[in-house]
Amino acid sequence: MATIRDVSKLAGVSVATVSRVLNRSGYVHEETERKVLRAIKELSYTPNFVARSLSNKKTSTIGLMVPDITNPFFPELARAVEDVMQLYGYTTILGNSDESVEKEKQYVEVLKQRYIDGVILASTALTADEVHKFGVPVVVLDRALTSDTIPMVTSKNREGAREATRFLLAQGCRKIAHLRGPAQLLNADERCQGYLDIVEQTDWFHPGLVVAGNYEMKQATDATLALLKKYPDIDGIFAGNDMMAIGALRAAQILGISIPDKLAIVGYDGITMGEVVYPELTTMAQPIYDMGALAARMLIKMIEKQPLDTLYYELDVQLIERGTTRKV
Amino acid sequence: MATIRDVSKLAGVSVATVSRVLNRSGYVHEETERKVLRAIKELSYTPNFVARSLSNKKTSTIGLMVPDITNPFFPELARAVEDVMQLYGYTTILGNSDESVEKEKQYVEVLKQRYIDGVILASTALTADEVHKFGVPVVVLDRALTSDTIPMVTSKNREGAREATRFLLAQGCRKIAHLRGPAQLLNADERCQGYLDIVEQTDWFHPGLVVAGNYEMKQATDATLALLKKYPDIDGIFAGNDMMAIGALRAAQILGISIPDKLAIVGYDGITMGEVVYPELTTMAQPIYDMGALAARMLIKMIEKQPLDTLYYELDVQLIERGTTRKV
DNA sequence: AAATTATGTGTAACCGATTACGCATAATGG
DNA sequence: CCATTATGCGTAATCGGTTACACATAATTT
Repeated sequence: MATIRDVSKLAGVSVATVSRVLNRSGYVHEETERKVLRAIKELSYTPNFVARSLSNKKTSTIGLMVPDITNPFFPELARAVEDVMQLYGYTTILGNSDESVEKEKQYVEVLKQRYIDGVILASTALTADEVHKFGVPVVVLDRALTSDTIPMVTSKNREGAREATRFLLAQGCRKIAHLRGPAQLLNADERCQGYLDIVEQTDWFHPGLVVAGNYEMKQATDATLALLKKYPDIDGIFAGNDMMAIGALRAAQILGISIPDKLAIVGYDGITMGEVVYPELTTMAQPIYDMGALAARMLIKMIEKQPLDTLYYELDVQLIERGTTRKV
Repeated sequence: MATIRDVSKLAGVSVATVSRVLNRSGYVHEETERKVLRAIKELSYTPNFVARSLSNKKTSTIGLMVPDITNPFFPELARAVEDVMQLYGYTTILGNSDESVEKEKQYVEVLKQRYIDGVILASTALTADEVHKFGVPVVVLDRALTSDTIPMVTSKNREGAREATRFLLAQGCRKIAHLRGPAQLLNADERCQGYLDIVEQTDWFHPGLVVAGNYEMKQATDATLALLKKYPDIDGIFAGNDMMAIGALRAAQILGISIPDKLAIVGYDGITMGEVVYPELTTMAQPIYDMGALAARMLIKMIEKQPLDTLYYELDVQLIERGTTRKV
């Protein structure tokens, strides 16, 4: 591999000059530039990023931390982040935290040693304080922290949940249950709250209609089986995420309950898997790709010290009507 | 951030000595080591990887190139690679190639500038020659190249396809169709060939039973719809991958054909999505995680210049019987 | 006891870029 | 016409590590 010194020798100039044409910094005579460019081409020289990073303290590399890339919500997010990063000349390091605070911190330490320029934390379990300590630009995705200084991107969980529940009501459902997500997650709380906003005052509502879950399918299937056994007159389910909605669908199929005639189901997320089940899942879709892309753009702005006009984005969600609810 | 010079000053030794205790290279007096360690702790010093990489020409970073992380086959692979890499102190950069040879080459160039230590190419479209030109250690995953010098990890496609087809036959199927993958992919050819090995000599076989596909669900649904219209007596389908199998399942559901009674379906891959559809998909499962982990370990060996005992691994596949075929 | 070998440590070059600083010369202004 | 300012380029320090080499002393061999 040729170095900048090889180029400078061949072109008969100093390394400073070569660096100047490389970075379009400072004055370079047109003639000289041509010579340098010719030398670069001849040696098929390409600058060494590591060396550059050392003096720059900038690696054009960011870290993307997800709980588990295997969880169907995250590949699309990761794709968006990677697309945008690549567009701006950044490279993306992927890390799986398995929801463990320790693993997450450890990973960020590793990344900092490597002079990473910034980090996107998707669904982090960290507190705002811990994030502050990182000392590198951070954008938090999907999960909100209680902080007004850390940039975040989420969707309108509460409002989306309300809308989803209202939709079930409008479909003629008379008893709607909610499969909620893990207790420690803010977005699960918000979605549950949105559901409650709509149904709490109805005459049929009682707390037994809210059942705990962990955002996973298997558990949702079991929970729904139990739920439907206990309250056979439930005719609508709003699940805190799509995987749980699919779990509920599975339970209905096991029990031979016809979907959507006897039971309507609405999920939340809009993951691709919803289109794979049959009937296809009606869901309150988050703009997953947009959320990832937005977070990526925000992070780049922060890295390049441009001002952010908004610190906290709550993107709109959209109901996608499919087979698990009746057409009106 | 403290540097090695800060540490050396505080400990009253030279930077060389600090480096020696850091890397356990060369002789260091026990007493001196203690002093250095104390200084390191006091300054909470952590070595700068970028600087280290510059003199080492080793970044402990590898690239993982997938066609599209959004394609459900790859997250599990990525997870395996990342797990193993992390275990060995490596960091994984993720890249999506969208099956484009150009994008792939370009990405590798970017990675090389960054002194990446090696690359795992999952489902690459590159030729062996092009891969050779990279000049960094490469392991190819999932797709075989015609080369006996590039390390590869795949599964026993042909044998697996045979077994899957035999299984359908044993289930009592009398007319089995095959949804094959893209023409340019070797693994699609091999799976198709495995199917043919079993059925070509039967009295019912004719070439119309092999239909072209692109490994995607939507297309498979359409193709199956047409296929079943044309040949209503088909009672078994072996699909080249799980997504297409799910597409076929969808077609059957649309036509109201009962699965598995009237039509049995077997896929190939063993992706998680197969457990999400109903009935759950019977599939010839590749050990996806193991394949990723193995490729990662091979790459690390290559990077660390240890000999590989085998260049070409063809892992065993395993039939997972689920709802789209009858229990025997 | 002399010759080796093992142990312990420091100096300074090096990895390959960026850039502050200095010094020319050319162009422009008053 | 002299003072500025703009243009053009090179020298050498710097980023933060690693390591070849040199040198000293201690432990073993012969």
